[in-house]
Amino acid sequence: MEMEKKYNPHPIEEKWESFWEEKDYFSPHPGKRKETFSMVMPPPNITGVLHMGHAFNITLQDIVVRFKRMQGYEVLWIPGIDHAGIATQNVVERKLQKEGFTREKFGREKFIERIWQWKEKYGERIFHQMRKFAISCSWEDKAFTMDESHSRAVREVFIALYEQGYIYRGDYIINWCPRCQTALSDIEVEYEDFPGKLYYIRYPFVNSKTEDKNYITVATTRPETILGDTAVAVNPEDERYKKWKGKKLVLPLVGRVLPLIFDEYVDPDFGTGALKVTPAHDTQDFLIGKRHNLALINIFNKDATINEKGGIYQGFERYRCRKKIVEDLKNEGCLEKMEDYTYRLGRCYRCETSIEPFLSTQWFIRMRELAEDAIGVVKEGKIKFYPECWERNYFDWLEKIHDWCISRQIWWGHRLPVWYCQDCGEIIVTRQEPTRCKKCSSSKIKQEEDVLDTWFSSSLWPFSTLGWPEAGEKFNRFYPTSLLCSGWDILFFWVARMVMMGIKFTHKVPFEKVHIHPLIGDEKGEKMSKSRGNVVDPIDMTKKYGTDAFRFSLVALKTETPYLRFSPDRVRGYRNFANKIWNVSRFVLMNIGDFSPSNLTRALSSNKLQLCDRWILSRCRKSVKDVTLHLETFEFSQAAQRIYQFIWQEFCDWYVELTKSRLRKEGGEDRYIAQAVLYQVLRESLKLLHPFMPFITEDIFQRLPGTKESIMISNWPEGEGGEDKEAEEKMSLLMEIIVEIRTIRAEMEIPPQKKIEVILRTKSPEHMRILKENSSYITDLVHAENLVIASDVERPKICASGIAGDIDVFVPLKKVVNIEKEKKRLYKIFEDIEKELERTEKKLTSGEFLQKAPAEVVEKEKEKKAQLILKRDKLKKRLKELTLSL
RNA sequence: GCGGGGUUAGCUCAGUGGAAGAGCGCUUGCCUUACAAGCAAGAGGUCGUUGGUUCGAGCCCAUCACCCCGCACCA
Repeated sequence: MEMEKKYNPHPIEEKWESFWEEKDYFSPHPGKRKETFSMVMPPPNITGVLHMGHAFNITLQDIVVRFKRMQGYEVLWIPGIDHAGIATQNVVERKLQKEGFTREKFGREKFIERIWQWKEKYGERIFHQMRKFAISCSWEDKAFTMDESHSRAVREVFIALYEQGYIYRGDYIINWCPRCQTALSDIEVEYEDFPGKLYYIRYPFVNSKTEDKNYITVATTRPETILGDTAVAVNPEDERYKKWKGKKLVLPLVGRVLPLIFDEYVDPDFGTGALKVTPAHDTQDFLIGKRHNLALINIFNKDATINEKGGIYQGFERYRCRKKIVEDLKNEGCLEKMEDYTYRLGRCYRCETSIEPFLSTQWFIRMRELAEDAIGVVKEGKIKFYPECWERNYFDWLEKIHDWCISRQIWWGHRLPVWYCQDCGEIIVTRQEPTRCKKCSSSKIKQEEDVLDTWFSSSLWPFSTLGWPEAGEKFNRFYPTSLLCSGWDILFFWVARMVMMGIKFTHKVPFEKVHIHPLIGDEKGEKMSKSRGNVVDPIDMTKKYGTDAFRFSLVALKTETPYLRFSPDRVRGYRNFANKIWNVSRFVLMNIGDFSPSNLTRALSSNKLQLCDRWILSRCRKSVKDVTLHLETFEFSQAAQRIYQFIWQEFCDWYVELTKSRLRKEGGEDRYIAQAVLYQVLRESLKLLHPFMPFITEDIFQRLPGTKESIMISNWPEGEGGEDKEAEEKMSLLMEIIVEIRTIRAEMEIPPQKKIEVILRTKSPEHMRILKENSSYITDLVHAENLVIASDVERPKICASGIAGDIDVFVPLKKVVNIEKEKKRLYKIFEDIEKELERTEKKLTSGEFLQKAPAEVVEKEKEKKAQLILKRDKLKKRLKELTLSL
């Protein structure tokens, strides 16, 4: 199998995607450990296509899943999709409209049939798209929130909650979306500041035209709602109004007589201290109305146009009505004034239509008790948040929780298992569809029209997908799930509610860990949306740069800011990384044709290992340790950066370069050692990288000699043996010297192809030994042809020089050196050292430091000082010499 | 109004008590046969302000400034 010079991802992706599925690696298989690792996927909704947020979310999960699988857990990751009641209904309805139909024309049954057709098409498309991201979820377990098994769980939970008194039905002010034409829960409304007006309207007293002041002025932001006013309220302590107790007022334009009532809710300092009360259209007014037995007048139709209660205003759209009413009030002389006023406007989080507080009969869940339990399990540590800071948010919301309005006036969703007797009014809540009333035996019964909030069904996801309410094998084996990965935007909608339902119905937490991750924004950190026109299609990204590069960039860019800044340009950088891996693998494979890994273990532990071998193996083990740790705590970007850095900077830039001359010596034992180390480190690196870049790592892994199975099920590296401190120290000395010489080369503008002579001088016998033993590293990497290592050698007359530790570095030159340039370079280093030395000396002359700082810190500081002095003196001397030679 | 988070290199971000880091970008020189999707070298930071704790602060505490994000019934 020839390897091309450049990595071409697409054929490779296709090859291994089908290979993995054929081998059935994605479904659970017992691993070398007894434990299981399970996860449910946050189900994308079936309305459309997968976006960047989904790609990000499933990539993170896949990384964990592949990691855990390699660690030997039996892994179950359940993929799924969500029926998304309102959103899907909207989409399908729009489509029908284009065909010239309305859903009413279709009728409920036929309409739902159409949505099922939609689901078949687009649901499958979503699953298909998921595969493009190389995710290794258990496809045979794929779930849908409207599946029969899931629906059974929904019914079961509804009935249990109803029977236990958690679910109730009642008339309250709810958030109504006039466009979606359904009730919404509190958190489905988004508020924003809106520049409006505060209107001051005069309400005259009944028959009191003789008094000085014959009206009360109220202030309102919504003058159109006067049509539904049934009182004016003032604070009972308000001296201005006390005298008018018992008086009645006339509602302008309408003529209705309103009582003046006294209620403590009213803030005397706001506006005029008088509040118009519209109990059917404002939450607080509703409560006041209840306290004072006020009439409820609903003035709106479902689409927020004025209904017949609005008299001559009937049929007006609400904002047009406002304009008209303000005009009319002006003409009647009832509008005292208008002020600019910013108020908070609630909008539907799906369609941005402004929400109408609306009085209607709805179903609710009492939340207090459920929320307390959900707080408890986190406080007790049964569920852990990563990062931890999200706990706070979670607690705050649960502590202030309101009852949850769960009924929706739409057709697509789980219809409430509730029937009403048309004769006696009995409410029947049962598992099986009833044929007659339990109370009066009438057969005139009718099922509730409403469906449940989609989030109600999603809240059961971790256990409904495992077969609950039946405690089957899967449920017993994989529940509670191990981890949930979710964006912060649905912490309340979904995560918190799953915890509540999980505890309530399984008496266990639904997941042990929660990773809350950011959402994807554009380069500026702004939310991606169609209206902003900054949407990036993740499928495009995979086509352009390859799935591996795309996945890696998502993870590498991950931060803890609310929106991570995604820019297609950045993906290019990680495509380059993929290419780097491809090429270093190509290099290794080109050089291990005659190598067999059968004696690998012996080779790696032999005393024939060179210093650089020991060094790279040590660095590799350290990387294994770091990456593992970061993955365990879901610090994905740190893990990714660590691998990137190891493979590129350490393995490619240093180690591989050092093996080149060794590999050239055919047949030697040292060549075999180098081959063994290259093989080992590459193999370990591929494994570490596999969760992030599954395709390329599999492809190369399969090319390596000795590979029998997929990298997917290979063992995650252990990093046994820890760090080789000695090798790392020695190696960093050599690296320092090499960099020093390279710097000289660059600064002195020595052509790269020109071989140079290098003289190294050290008084330290130990350093002398290190240099002599590994002199080839220096000659190889700085392109030197003659290397002198001595303790007493003279500085050549014409040379460039540098210092590494206690070692003098001289590079003799034939032509005249640019002395000024070298002086400048050395002087800069000299200055930095002086500064640092000053700081160190200050510390070491401080009695307090010597007394109070830990001994090892003092020791370190002393050593540092000695080194700095050594280097400074050398530089001083060198600078003096240079000055003299001018 | 309450709460949370942030302010570190041109950009995006790591760094939680003992000598300021990475990626990208930038500058310079190189096709040195794994890789120009590359190699080597380099420039660039009083770590937002003012105080405090400490032998020692980018890191802990307080303050102010600015930014972001949640939550809240003042009509």
